[in-house]
Amino acid sequence: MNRVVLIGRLTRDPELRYTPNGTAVATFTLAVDRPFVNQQGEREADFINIVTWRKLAENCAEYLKKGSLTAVEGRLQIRNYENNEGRRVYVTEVVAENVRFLSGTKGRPEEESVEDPFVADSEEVDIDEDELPF
Amino acid sequence: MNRVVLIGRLTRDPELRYTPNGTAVATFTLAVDRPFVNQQGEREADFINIVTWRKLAENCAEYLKKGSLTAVEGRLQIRNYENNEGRRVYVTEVVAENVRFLSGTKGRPEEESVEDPFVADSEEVDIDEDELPF
Amino acid sequence: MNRVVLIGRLTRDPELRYTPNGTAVATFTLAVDRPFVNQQGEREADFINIVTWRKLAENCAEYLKKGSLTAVEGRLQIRNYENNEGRRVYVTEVVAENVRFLSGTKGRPEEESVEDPFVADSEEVDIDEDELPF
Amino acid sequence: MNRVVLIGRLTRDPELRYTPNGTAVATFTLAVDRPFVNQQGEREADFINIVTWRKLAENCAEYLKKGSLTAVEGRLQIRNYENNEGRRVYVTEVVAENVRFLSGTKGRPEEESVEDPFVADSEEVDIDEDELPF
DNA sequence: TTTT
DNA sequence: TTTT
Repeated sequence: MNRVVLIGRLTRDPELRYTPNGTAVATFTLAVDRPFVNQQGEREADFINIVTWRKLAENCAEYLKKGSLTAVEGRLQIRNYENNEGRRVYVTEVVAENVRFLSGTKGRPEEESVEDPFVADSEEVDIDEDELPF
Repeated sequence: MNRVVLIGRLTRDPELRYTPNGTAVATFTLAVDRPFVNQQGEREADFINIVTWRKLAENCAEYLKKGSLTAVEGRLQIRNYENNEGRRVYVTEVVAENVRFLSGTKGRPEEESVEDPFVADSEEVDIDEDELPF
Repeated sequence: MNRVVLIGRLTRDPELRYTPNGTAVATFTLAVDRPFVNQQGEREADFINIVTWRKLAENCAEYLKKGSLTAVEGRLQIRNYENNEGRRVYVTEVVAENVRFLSGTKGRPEEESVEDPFVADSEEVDIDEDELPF
Repeated sequence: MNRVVLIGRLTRDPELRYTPNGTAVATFTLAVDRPFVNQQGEREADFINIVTWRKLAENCAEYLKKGSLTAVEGRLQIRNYENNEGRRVYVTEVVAENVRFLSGTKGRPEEESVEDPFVADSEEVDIDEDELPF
């Protein structure tokens, strides 16, 4: 079991890319406020990387933008790859399975829910991480 | 909002340390199976770092060990610090607020639930990350 | 372990009451959209009862109103009592521990997060359900 | 958004039934310990109804039994129907989308995870609640 | 490297 | 109506 629910704001517009075999991938970062203030009395945030796939990726790219308030539900994943200096790099991200647009979207009626229609689709196993565009 | 629920097994015994002002901190890594198999037909796992504080840390150190099946509930946090080469390092971890021992514990009756009695305690803001022992 | 996260809208203004010994309790109902449409092509909703205690109850009563978009995190509880006809009645409700006001609040800057400062407080065991005002 | 995660024990063996058009449905009740003790110093539990569909229902019926320790992830639903006295009855239940067998199962290696392969399947909208066998 |  |  591996479940994550976050509410926060996009730190920049989503980036939409495609894998070599044409699958859409959108990535963005959510600023999620911490539940307390630090020793300087400031509220800090965690900056959490989100990845979405297929139709959900396209919807996110279409409707979300920097500053959009967004709820994300998904699974925590730690991906690792060898970078171009031959060093192993670990990337932590939340693979979103359900994204809810809460406010500050582009053009779309606010607060629409968008389910990923492929969330439990067996196609998910076919993504070869070596082919990822990021 | 920032909520994480995981079930997995410890990859090694927990490490218990203390901050300079005496607060207990336990860290361990959970291996959490992915919900699908990869292109080689193998089930991979994510290795997720867990941090617990105070009484909960001491309980985890006392009862958990390598291989313990464990449920963790908490908050996803991305901590960053400057390492000794002057480079900024980002550490992703789940700050556990509730840990349930499911099996394979040391000495304790299995499946006992342990709530962190300080979960929402304002004392939490007093931890100075520069003083962390890891 | 018992964790619930909901996003929905209040079906009416919250009701604020006090137990005989003065503890604040607020109740309201959230309409939470289902993730699919029914056979008539309509999107239905679940109407979920929420209970909050103490300072969080007072904040909810102060800032939420009918129609407010709200995220609730808490614990699912099934309370039962004997009604005045001597019949046992079961009430299912979510005991909120964290409520986030997303939009449509009264007077308050939107999207403020409100943590229940007593979430893990041992005082919670002192509430005698026979004394509940509802 | 509507997400529930529970860990508890079955109060009795699961019941497996079929809708008129042959879809498998399994129901059971989970006893989930409360995170505190009551005024008599006893730990109470909530008894939460779980519903599962299709292959997941058949797996639950096959491997779970009274007393099995089980983790359930799903969605909180309030179903209502008219009973045979013409009175509207409300049933609260968790529609499970992912069930993890933790211990005390029948015959199966413990702690196997079982994903519902139809979790986000559009077929889900085709279930006519008037045809439910319970 | 970050959002309001 | 409930489990360990």
